[in-house]
Amino acid sequence: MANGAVFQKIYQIVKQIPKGKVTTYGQIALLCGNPRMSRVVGYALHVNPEPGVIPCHRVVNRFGGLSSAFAFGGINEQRLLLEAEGVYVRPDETVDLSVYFWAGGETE
DNA sequence: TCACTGACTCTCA
DNA sequence: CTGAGAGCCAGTG
Repeated sequence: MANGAVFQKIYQIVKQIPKGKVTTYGQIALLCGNPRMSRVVGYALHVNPEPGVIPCHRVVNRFGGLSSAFAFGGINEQRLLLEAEGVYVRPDETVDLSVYFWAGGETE
C-alpha cells in the first residue's frame, strides 16, 4: 500500500520551492522523472500529510492558475500566502509564470 | 488482486 | 480560434 516513493519525492521537491516562487504540476512531475505524472503530483498534494511544511500554495497548473481544492483553508488563503511572499496574484487567481516560475534545483 | 478516482496535460474536431 | 475528449501514472477502496 503505497509506500509513496513517488509521493515522498514530490513532497521533497515542493518543499524545495523557494519563497516568492511558484512551479507547475507538470514541472514537478518532470523532476520526478515522468512528465505524465502531473495528475499524481496533484493527488500527492491532495493528501498533503504535512500541511504547513509542504507549500502547496506555490504549486499551480501549467497556466499559472491556482487550484480549486486547497488543503490549507481555501483558494483565498493560497492567494494571500503568495502575495505575502511577494508573488503577484491576479484577480483570476493566476500568477505570472514568466516571473515567478521555478524550474527546480535552484533553491535559494 | 482489480477497478475507480483524481489539485493535470495534450491533441483532435 | 475555441471547445471537447482521451491519456497518462500512482494511490486508495
